Amino acid sequence: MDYKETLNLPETDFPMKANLVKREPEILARWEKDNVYASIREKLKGKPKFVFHDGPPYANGHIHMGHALNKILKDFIVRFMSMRGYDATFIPGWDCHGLPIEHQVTKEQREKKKIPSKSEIRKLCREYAGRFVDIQAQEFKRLGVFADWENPYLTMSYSYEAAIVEELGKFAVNGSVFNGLKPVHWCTSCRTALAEAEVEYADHQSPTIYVKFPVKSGLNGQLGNIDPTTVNFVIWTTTPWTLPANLAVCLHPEFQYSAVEIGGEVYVVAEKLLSKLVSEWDIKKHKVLGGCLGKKLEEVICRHPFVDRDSRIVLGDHVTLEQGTGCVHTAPGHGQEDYVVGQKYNLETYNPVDDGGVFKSEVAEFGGLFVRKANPLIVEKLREDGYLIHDNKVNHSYPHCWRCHQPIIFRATSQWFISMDTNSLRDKALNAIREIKWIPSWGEDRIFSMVENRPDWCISRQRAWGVPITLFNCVSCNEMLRSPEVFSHIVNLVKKHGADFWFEKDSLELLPEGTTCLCGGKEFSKTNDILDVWFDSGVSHAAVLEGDPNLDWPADLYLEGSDQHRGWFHSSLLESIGTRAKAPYKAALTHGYVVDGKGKKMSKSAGNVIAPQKIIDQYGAEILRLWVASENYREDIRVSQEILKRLTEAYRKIRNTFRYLLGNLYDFDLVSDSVPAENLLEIDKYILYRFKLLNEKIIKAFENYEFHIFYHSFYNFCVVDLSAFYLDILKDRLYTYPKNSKERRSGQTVLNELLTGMTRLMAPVLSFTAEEVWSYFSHSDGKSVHMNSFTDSIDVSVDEGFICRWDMLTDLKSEVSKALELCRREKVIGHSLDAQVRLVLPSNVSSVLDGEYSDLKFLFIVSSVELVNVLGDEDKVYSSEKMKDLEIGVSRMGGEKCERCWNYFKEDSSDKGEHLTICFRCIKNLELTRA
RNA sequence: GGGCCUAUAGCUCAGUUGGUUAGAGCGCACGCCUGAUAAGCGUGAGGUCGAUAGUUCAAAUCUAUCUAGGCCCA
Repeated sequence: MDYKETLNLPETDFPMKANLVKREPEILARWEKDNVYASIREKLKGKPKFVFHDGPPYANGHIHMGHALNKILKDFIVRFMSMRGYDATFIPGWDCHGLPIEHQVTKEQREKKKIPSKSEIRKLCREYAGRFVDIQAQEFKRLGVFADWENPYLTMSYSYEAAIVEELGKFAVNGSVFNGLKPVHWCTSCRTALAEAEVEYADHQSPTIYVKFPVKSGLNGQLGNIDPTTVNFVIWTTTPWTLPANLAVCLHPEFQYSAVEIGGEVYVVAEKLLSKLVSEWDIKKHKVLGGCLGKKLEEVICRHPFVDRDSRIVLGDHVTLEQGTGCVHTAPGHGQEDYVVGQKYNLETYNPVDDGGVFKSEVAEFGGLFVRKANPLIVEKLREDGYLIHDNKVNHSYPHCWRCHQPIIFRATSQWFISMDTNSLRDKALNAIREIKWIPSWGEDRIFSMVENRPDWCISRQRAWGVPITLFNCVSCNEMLRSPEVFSHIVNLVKKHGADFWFEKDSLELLPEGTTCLCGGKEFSKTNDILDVWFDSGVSHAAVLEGDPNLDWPADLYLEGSDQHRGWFHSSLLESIGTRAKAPYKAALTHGYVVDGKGKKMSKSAGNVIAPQKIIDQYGAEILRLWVASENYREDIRVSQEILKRLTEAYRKIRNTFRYLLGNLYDFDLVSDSVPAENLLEIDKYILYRFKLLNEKIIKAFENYEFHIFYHSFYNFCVVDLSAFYLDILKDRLYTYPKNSKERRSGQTVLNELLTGMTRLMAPVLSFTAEEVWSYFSHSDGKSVHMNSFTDSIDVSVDEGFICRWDMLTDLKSEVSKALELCRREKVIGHSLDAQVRLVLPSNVSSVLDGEYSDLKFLFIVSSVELVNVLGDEDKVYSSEKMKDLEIGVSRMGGEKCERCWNYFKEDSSDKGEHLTICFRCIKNLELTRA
């Protein structure tokens, strides 16, 4: 007789091979068809809200690993919070305006030899952004991300653009917006400002000159006992044309400066550069007369070498010793660092150069000259007047215009700013930062120091693709129009027509009829600049959260990469503080950057980029999700082929565990076959208790957004508690006992609890697989697993003695395994059932076990366990190191091997009738099965 | 150059307020099983805790410096 036929072996159609690449799209289609996301929202309507606000990615290009990481983390949270019973509406968004798109569109047009108008560019940009919104939405959906994909927010939608204008109006009306000068990259031949991305660096030859700035006052012996009228600070520059705009000479506060006598005059330069300069200038004789630290010279005033004006000595940390003299020529209208240091010292942002790069008439001798034409003339004048120490030519990398390839200049232009201090924006923001929960906590210090030290917010850009700065200036008094009525008028127009009309209409058509300035003027000029895109996304809290009945303001959580401390976290905070005096989010969670297997950043040039699409095509999105869950994302997180390989192996193990659970529940009916908790077998109760601990641990980890704790503990539970321990032991009972026996049903009751509980537990992370498993439940109601909540209370109560006993039993089992392995090495046994075990138990163990030894052979999966006082000679003796005084003897079990359950037996076969090759236990079980 | 952060086995992670011989799982090696089978089980070998110096009876843990890397600035 083939006894195998009489066993209850596992049966399931759940495939061992996941084939995720093919199966995931099917599950996605089902979610879409059944409207699962919307159904979850419907079900949770009216429940406490969890307001989770999506930071908008830029609508350009395909998604990369950083996007995938960010959206998958968000999806974990949305799914988890929903399963916890929160109404967690998630509206995805995109940042649509801005230079990179305009740049791309302009480039394409240029390649077609077209010169589009501003409104044509805007139209093309809108199409371009729309195209990538669709592409990225598809890519995000493929990751399994649950969101309201039908109703995303786009910063270029008319309603959003109107919200931007409305928010800007609040700043304008309350007096925070002002007009000022700021240096920008400027192309004199295109007569336009350039963004950093539009600047290309190429070799260029420039003059290089050393110029004396004679001391006028303020030198009172700091450098030693020297006649101040002989002293000159020496600067170095490669742009002589910026000298007419010189207002200061900048020193490093901590550098040592020397006063050196050369040819009857005294020069001041950085001490460490002196020898280099002396040889470059070919000076035969020099004498150091004195010196001091830069910071001692702050009060000194110099005279400009050819303009009737002072030039102050100022201090700045940007001064270096790499080039020049350590005394830096400073023209706040012609350089970023000069501008910043100029702000600090209240210097004028002076720019005497017009749009075409020509000196204005106010510049004596050089007025009307193009700046680079003026260079040699300025050098000659300096030489003639005796202020030039040395000159030369230098070839260096110099910024050029991306469009016309001409060298560009740095030039102060009129810009719009939001003041950090007029309405105490900075102080209020700093206070708000203290109230927000930053995860990890160091985010607080990081953003705090950024806000503390940042300059006023420059919100204007001289570009086409963006939301216009909808400001008017009175033509007669040149004051800005700060009328709330005018703003709401414009807001309504934008809502209706989008922002384009601003550029298409003149100010008369844009203003409400009869608009009059406080001065009585009726003529106004409109601003042609557009807004910084950080302002666009910064208002998302207002545009998206306010007014949506499913959402609320402020948000409970923002979650972005750590770069957003300067980006979206920052701009959103300033915008909200400036208009609402309150932060737009209660908590900000940051994740690190995706780097390669060695911790290096991914870049095309390094060739170490891994695209999410490639992982999806090769392994499936589920592996990507598992990757996100497996790593501690608060630091930089690594991805490599090895890591992905490990993850697919872990995935297979998890999957197989579920397959085994399903396979052993094919004949189990929850209602009719369940065994009440109090009647469960001990080990069943024990594993249920272990699961209860796991459940609690994982839910707590989810609440703290610590997904890697989920991964490690869940996986460990599958491997250690289930596969290697419980399921291995349970096989005997599941397979050999009658289908309906208490022993088997007890195990199945627990397997069922594990299956349903674990499937839900992994649903936020392994969303596809959880759904697939869920659909294999015989009693499943056909609804998505994601419609469920977690198992709240697992029905098991155990006391301390129980836990203590089982901890001891598992230790004992692992010691027995070691003893068995010794015999296996010596070919005494193969399978553990080949063995019989004799134990000498230490008294602490036997007292805890308290006489309950009968199940030990099943626990150890051996054919016999005997407790003895002394081990016999035939035993292979193993003395435990871990459990003191424990001795384990193992020998080969004699007798017959039961053909059915594979346990060995030594039994009288005369009563066995036809079943001579199986044990009495099996005979009994067979009879019960047939009865 | 500045601000913030990171560094524990090949991989991913633990490691409480400093306190036994630094842990887990995977991977790897070796073996077992063939009733979870492109599965399952067991045992074992892997670490100068990035480096150096210091504080301490005692340092992966505290301090300083350095190295490598990341983000943001300049």
